[in-house]
Amino acid sequence: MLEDTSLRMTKQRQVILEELRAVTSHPTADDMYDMVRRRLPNVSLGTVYRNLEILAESGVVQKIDIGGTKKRFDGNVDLHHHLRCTLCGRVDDAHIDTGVDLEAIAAMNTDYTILRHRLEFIGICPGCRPKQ
Amino acid sequence: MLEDTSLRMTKQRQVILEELRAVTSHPTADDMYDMVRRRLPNVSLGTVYRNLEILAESGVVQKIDIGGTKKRFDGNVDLHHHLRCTLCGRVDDAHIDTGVDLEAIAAMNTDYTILRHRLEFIGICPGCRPKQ
DNA sequence: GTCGTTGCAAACGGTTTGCACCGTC
DNA sequence: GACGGTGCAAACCGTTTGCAACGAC
Repeated sequence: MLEDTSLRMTKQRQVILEELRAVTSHPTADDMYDMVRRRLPNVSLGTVYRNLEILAESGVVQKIDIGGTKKRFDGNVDLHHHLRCTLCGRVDDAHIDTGVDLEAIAAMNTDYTILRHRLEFIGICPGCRPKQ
Repeated sequence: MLEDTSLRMTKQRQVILEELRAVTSHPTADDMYDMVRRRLPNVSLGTVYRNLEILAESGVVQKIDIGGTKKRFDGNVDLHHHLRCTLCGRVDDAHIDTGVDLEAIAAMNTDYTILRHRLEFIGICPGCRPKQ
């Protein structure tokens, strides 16, 4: 819950972190800009980008580089997979256990040194299903 | 091996398709531009983008929207997973069988209608391993 | 007081698009 | 001959960066 000691904690950085941790959605930098601006009307978009990058680098939050044009951020750093709705673009957490060690399988069947993996499901969210 | 009938086959479109099918790498639009320009020096980047988009939409090639800033294209439309090297950015096919039906697991444990999934491994390719 | 951080605006990189001409069907 | 495709260049959009002022430590 506490941050790394080396991070200087400015008002902007703190609000960005609080806002990101307050939601379970996976906001884009632009979403975050809107959220933060409600509390700090003069914050700049550059500051939001810079801080999200710094927080992600120090492991306090997660940058999820899922399909689509925009990067998204996640206050939950536990590793977990994601669900993306093709219709509305919404991204949810997928709390699933595949029961297999995918990285071990990949390590055995390829000549790469496997560092990590990303598993993403594309589908239709419950909110969009009625529409289609 | 043959294309959909509805596609008008211009020289540019044909060369783009041939060049993409001739490689097993996963070129970006810019890579494709270079490859095509060797045979059609006056081709424009816009044409390459337009045709890759059209070919992907009609299912003749695959647009792989893997992590990173640039989109990549794949002449192999069979579904398969990918390996990305963090050091050089190279993308290879991962010919692996996970042995489990990931989409079925996701369907059972989430409230999304699952359409497809994407599995990507991040690691270090054999070419880069000696360097690090 | 130092030095990392901010707001601003301009730059950037990848991709898309408007337009007039061209070539396939 | 019609109409989709092309080359060109400008526009676009998400993101990054240079800079001078600012504020946390």
